[in-house]
Amino acid sequence: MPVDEKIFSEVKKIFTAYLENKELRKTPERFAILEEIYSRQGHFDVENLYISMKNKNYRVSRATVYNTLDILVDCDLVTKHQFGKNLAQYEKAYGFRQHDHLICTECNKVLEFCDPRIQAIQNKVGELLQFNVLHHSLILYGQCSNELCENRKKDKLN
Amino acid sequence: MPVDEKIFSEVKKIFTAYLENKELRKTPERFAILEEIYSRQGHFDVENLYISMKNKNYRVSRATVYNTLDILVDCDLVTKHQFGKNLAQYEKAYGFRQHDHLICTECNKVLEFCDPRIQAIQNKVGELLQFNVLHHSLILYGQCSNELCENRKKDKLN
DNA sequence: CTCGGTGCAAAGCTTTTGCATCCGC
DNA sequence: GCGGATGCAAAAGCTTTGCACCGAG
Repeated sequence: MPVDEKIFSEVKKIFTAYLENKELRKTPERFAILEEIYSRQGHFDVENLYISMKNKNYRVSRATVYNTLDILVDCDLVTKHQFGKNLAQYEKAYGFRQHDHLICTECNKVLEFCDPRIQAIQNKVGELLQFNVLHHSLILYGQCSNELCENRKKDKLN
Repeated sequence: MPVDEKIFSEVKKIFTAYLENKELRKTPERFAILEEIYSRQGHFDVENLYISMKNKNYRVSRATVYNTLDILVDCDLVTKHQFGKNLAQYEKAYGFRQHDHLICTECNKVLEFCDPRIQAIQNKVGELLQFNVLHHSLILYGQCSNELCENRKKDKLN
C-alpha cells in the first residue's frame, strides 16, 4: 500500500472515531472533504478546496466545507493558519512532521522549518504562567535570498 | 515629563522622520491617530480606534485609519496581529518590550511573555534557510488555570 | 497651484446564517 | 421518522476602492 493510502486509511479511522465519540454523523461529504485534503500538497484555502471538489463534479457547498474544516481542526487532522492576510489557510496535519513557517514579505513564498527549542519554550512559558499550552503558531517574516525571490528578480528587470 | 509623554514625543519624531523620508504628507489626521494609539493600553482593532476618535469628536474616516495604520506598521511604531480570528488586532510597539502572546482558547484572554531563545531560533533558521528574518509572531494556544478562566467558571455554574 | 490625502459610501471578499430539504442513525 | 447535516442564497463583517473635495508643500 502506498504511503499516502496508508496515511489516509489511518486518518479515516481517527476521523470516524472522533465523529462517533462526539455523536456527529458520518456523512459522505465529510469523508470526501477529508480525502480531498489528504490528496493535496501544501497549503490551501476554503475556495481552493471548494473549487477542486466542484471540478471533480462533487456536490458540496461552501457551508459544508467550512463546517467540516472546523471539525477537522478540532480533531487535529487539519491545521488552520492566519498568515497575516484575512484569508485562512489550511494544511493536513496527520503523518507530517510538525513544523513552523518562514514567509518572505516580498514574494510571499512560504518555507517550513523545525526547531526543538520551541517545544521547550512552550513548556517553560506554560509552567511559568500556569497555562496548559496545547499548540502554537510561530511565523518568521523576512526576505529570502536574492536568487530565489521572484519579486526582486522582477525589480531588477525594471 | 511623564514617561508616556516622553515616549510620545520620541514616537512623533520617528514618525515625522519616516514621513519626510518617504515623501508622505504630515497630515493632522496621521498624528492624531498616532496619539490616540499611544494613549491606549493593550490591543485594539480598527473599529475600537475609529469609535474612540469619533467619541472625542475627531473627524476621521475608517479609510484614513486603515491607511495610517499601514504606514505605522511599516515604520515599526505599531504591530499588527492576526490572533486566529479574521479581525486584525493592533498594538503600539515603540518603547515597550518586544514580546509574544499566549491565548486562552476557552476565555480568549491574552497574556504576554518574553523568551530570548526565540531570537536564537530566528537567527539560526534565517542562516540555515538563507533568509533575512526581520520579525516574527509566536502565539501559544492553551487553557489558563481554572481560577482565572472566566468561561470555565461559567461552566461550573451551569 | 498641485496632487496626495481625506471622508463618505459603495463595492469586494471571506465567512456566517437562515431555511427548506435530505439522509444517517 | 427524527433531528442533525447539507445546499443554496442571503446577510454579515472586515477591508478596499472610487470619487469629489480639501489642504500640505
